[in-house]
Amino acid sequence: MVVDQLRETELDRLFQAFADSTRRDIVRRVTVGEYSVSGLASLYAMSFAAVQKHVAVLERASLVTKEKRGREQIVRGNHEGLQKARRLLDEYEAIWQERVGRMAGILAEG
Amino acid sequence: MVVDQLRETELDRLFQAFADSTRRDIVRRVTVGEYSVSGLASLYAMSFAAVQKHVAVLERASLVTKEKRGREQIVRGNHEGLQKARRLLDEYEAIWQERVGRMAGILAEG
DNA sequence: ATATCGTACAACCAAATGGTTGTAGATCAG
DNA sequence: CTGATCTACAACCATTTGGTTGTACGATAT
Repeated sequence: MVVDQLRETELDRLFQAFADSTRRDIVRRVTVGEYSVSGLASLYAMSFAAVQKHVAVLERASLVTKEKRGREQIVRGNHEGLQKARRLLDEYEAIWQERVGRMAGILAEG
Repeated sequence: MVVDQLRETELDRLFQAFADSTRRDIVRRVTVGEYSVSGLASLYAMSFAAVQKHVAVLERASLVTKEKRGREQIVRGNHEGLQKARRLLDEYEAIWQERVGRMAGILAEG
């Protein structure tokens, strides 16, 4: 197999990152505005360290970036990752539509 | 918070299901054609039971359905789950585009 | 009738996940 | 300088995940 190992693990990380509601919320927020890690942490009923880990997961998945500003670390949304995930689902959708087309064709023949 | 707990865990399962390359491959295949569980199992370098578990994960996420036919269990793609995941990413994309619009507006003003 | 096939499911295991607390280093405010 | 704030990171813990093997049972083929 070994289709495209790099891309595959990249996608693993992307979808894994989306598979948690706290992380999805973080992505939404940092897309709209600017947040420091502690700014984000104050929003959730969990420890600072836990939020820090969530941000790290998102960063590894290329869904956010961090930039140091003074003693703060500013988290921002990164469109790149989002696009990749979206493109994959678009592919799947296309496969499905193609199949639906074939089915329709078969029905038309019969 | 408790935004919409049901939908949130549903999305957790959906993205979690996509976060594995074997499962993504299974989804592609069963969208195009028909496979029994053992038919799928023969494609991968892992045990039947492992593939059975992957299919179960996909089923829980509403990405595939199973239907008994004789002694076989036929796995088919289920469009519903795919659409839900796709819709969420579309929402995120929309949020992003909105933000880009605002940025452009600010630049125009300044 | 018997052997084989496809499935289900339990038990087990190592590694990853999602959380915690605690410690320590920068940076900023008074 | 001192104290508070923001971050990083290690250590720990319970649960989940992704895999295994083994057993059991209905459906099928010979």
